[in-house]
Amino acid sequence: MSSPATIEDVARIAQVSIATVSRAIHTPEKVANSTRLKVNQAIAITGYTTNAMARSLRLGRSNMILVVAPDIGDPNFSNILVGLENEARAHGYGILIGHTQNDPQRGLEYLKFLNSNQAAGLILFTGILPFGHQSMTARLPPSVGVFEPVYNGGIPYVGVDDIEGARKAIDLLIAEGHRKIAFVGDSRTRLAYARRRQGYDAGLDAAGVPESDRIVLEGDGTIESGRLALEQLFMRDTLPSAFMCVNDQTAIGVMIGLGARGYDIPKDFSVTGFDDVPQASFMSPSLTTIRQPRTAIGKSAMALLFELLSDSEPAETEILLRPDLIVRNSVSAPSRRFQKR
Amino acid sequence: MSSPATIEDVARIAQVSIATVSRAIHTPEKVANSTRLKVNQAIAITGYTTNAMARSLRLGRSNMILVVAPDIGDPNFSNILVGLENEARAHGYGILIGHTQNDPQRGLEYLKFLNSNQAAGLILFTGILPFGHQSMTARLPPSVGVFEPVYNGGIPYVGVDDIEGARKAIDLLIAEGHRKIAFVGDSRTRLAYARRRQGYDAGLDAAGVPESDRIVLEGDGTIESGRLALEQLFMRDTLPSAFMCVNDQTAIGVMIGLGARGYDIPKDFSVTGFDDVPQASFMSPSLTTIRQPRTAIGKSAMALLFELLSDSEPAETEILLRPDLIVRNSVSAPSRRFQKR
DNA sequence: TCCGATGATGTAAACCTTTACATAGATCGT
DNA sequence: ACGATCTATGTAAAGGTTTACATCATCGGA
Repeated sequence: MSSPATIEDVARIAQVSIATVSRAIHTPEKVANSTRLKVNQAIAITGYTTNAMARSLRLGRSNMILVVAPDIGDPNFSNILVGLENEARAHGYGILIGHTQNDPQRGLEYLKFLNSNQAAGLILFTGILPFGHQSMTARLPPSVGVFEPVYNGGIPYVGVDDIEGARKAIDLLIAEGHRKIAFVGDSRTRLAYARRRQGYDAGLDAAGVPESDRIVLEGDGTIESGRLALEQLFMRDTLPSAFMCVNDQTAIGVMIGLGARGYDIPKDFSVTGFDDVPQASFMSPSLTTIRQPRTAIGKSAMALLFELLSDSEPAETEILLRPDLIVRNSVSAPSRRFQKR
Repeated sequence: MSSPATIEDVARIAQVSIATVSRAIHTPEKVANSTRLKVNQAIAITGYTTNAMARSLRLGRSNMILVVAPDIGDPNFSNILVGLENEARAHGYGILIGHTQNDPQRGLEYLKFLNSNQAAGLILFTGILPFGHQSMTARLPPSVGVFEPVYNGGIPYVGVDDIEGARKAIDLLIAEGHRKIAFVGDSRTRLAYARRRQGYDAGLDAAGVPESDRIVLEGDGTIESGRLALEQLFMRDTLPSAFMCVNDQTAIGVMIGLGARGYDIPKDFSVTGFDDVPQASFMSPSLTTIRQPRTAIGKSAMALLFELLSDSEPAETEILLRPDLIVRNSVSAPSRRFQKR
C-alpha cells in the first residue's frame, strides 16, 4: 500500500492483462471502449502513474532534456529557460540543468548524464560545447545551441539575427548624427562577436563612414572588461561620440567608466547594448539596446530539438529570430564638443 | 558498437561475471585487487557508464532532485539555483526544474515526476506547495522549502532570518532619524510577510514609536503593487518619512511611484527593500536593502535534503542564515518638510 | 588431515515497462 | 456455411542493473 501502484495492480483490478493496461494508456485506439473504461477506473482507484524509469529503460530513451550553460546565474539565462521549459513540458519532457562555470571537468560530469541515457537531448547555452575534446562530440544526442551559435560543432542553432540587430543599433546612432562610433567587443572567438561586428561594419559602410573612422575595442563580455576597454581608449587621442557594445554587460561597464570620468550619458556620449538584460531598464540612464526575445528563443529551440528527436533529419541548421530595438535614454545626438576633435 | 556498452560487455572483456563488475564499481572492497584491475581496464576500453535508468529502476530511487518554483524567471531564483546545483552535483545528483506560474494544474504535472519515481527529493521555492489539495502531500518525497517558509505543510525550511533582517532595516531608518515609517507588505498569507512585519514592529517598539504612528500597506509583492500601495497612501493626510518594503520589487514600485510624483529619493523619502535583487544596485538611487545570501541558502537547503534522504529523520525544521544590510543610496535623514506634517 | 570459517565470485531473481507474436473470437464475402 | 480477415486480448521476452543466496577455493587451527 505504501509503495506506489504498478501496472500489475491496475491490471488485477481491471481484470485484464498488463499488456492491455499499457495499451489503454499509450494506444487507446487499440483497445475496446468497455475495457478502456475499466482500466481507467482502475487507474483512478490505484492512483497509478507509470514508472518513468522502467519506461525509459524499456524504450531506451528518457523523457529528460539536459540544458547546459556556463553559468546558470547569467541574467540572460532565466528567460530562455522559461521558454525551454514550457515547450518541453508540453511534450511531456522534463528539464535537467547543469552549469560548467567553464570548467571542462564539470562538463564531463554532465556528459555522463548523457551517456547513461538520462537525457534524450541536449541544449547548449551561449556558444559552448563544454565537453573538452572534440571526440566526445561523436556520441552526442540530438543537440541544439541557443542564444549564441556553438563555435566548434555543426550543431543547429536558434538565436537572434545578430547582424540585423547590430544594424538596427548602428542605424539609430547614424540617424542621431553620429559618425565616429566605437565597437566594443568581447572575445573574437565568439561567433556572435563576428556577426554583430558585421552588422556594425555594414551599417557604417552604408552611411559612408570610412574605415579609418572606426574604432574596435575588445573585452571579454563582462562589466569589468567594458570599463577596462574604455580606459584603454582614453589613452588615444581620438574619441568616438558613441559606443556600440557587443552586449549589455559591456555597455554597463562602459557607462560606469564614462560616469567615473565625469561624463554625462547621453549628452557627452551615446551608448548602446545588446541583449536587453533586466538591469538595462533600471540603469540611469536606461540603456538603449537590442532585445533578445528570450522566451521565444527557448521555445523555438526546444521545438527544433523535438523535431530532431523524431526525424533525426538535421533539418534547418539555423533559426534566426528578429531582434527588436529598444529605445531608452542612453542615446542622443552627438555633442559638439566631442565631434570637433 | 554504436549502442552504448553495457555491464555485460565489460564483464565479457574482463572475463568475470556481471555481478563482479557491479561490485567492482560500487563496493570495490568486496572484490580482489587483481580482478578490480581487470574490470577497470575493461571499463576504460568500452567507455562504459552505468545506465542510470536501469540502476534507478532496480534501486527504486533516482538520482534527480526536483526543484519547483512559481517562476523560474524570478530574479531571486537563479542564484539559489546555483547553490542547489553545486551541492547536488557534489552528491552525484542532477537537478530537474519546473515552474508552475501559480497554476495548480501545472503543479500536478510535476507531481507526476515525483510519483513516477523520477525524483528522489523535492525543493520548493518561495513558500508554495503547488500541488493543490493537501491530500497530495501525503506521498511527497523528502522535501525542503527554500527562500521562504512553506505555508501549508510541516516542511523543513532554509532561508534567511526575516525578523533579524527586517530589524536591521528598521534600525537603520531609526538611526537616521526616522520615526514615521510605513511598512509595505505583500500577501498576509506569506510567512515571510509575518516575520518581516514582526521585525518592523519590534524595531519600532524598541525605539518607542507608538502604534498610532505606524502605517501598514499591502500589495502582492510585485513592482506594480508597490506603486499602487503608494497611490493609496497619498490619499491619506499623514505621510511617513520612510518606506520599509517587504521585498525589493515592492520597493522599486514605491520608488517609481515617488519619482512619478516628483519626489526625490532619499531627500524627500527614504526607502528600503529586502532580498537584494540584481537590479537593486543599478537603480538610481541604488536601493538600500537586506541581502539574501542566495547561493549559500541553496547549498544549505540541498545539504539538508540529502540529510533527510539518508536519515529520514526530520532533523532541524528550520535553518536561518544571517542576512546582511546592504547600505546604498536610498536612505538618508528625513526631510524637515515631511516631518512636520 | 580434516573441519569450519573466510573471502571471492557466480547464478538468477527482481525492479516495471513495452511490444512482437500468438491466440481466439467476431465479421464478412461468397 | 466456411475460409479469410480483422479486432481485442493475452503471453512472454527484453531492457540493464543490483543483490540475496549459492558455490567454491583457501586458509587456519586442532
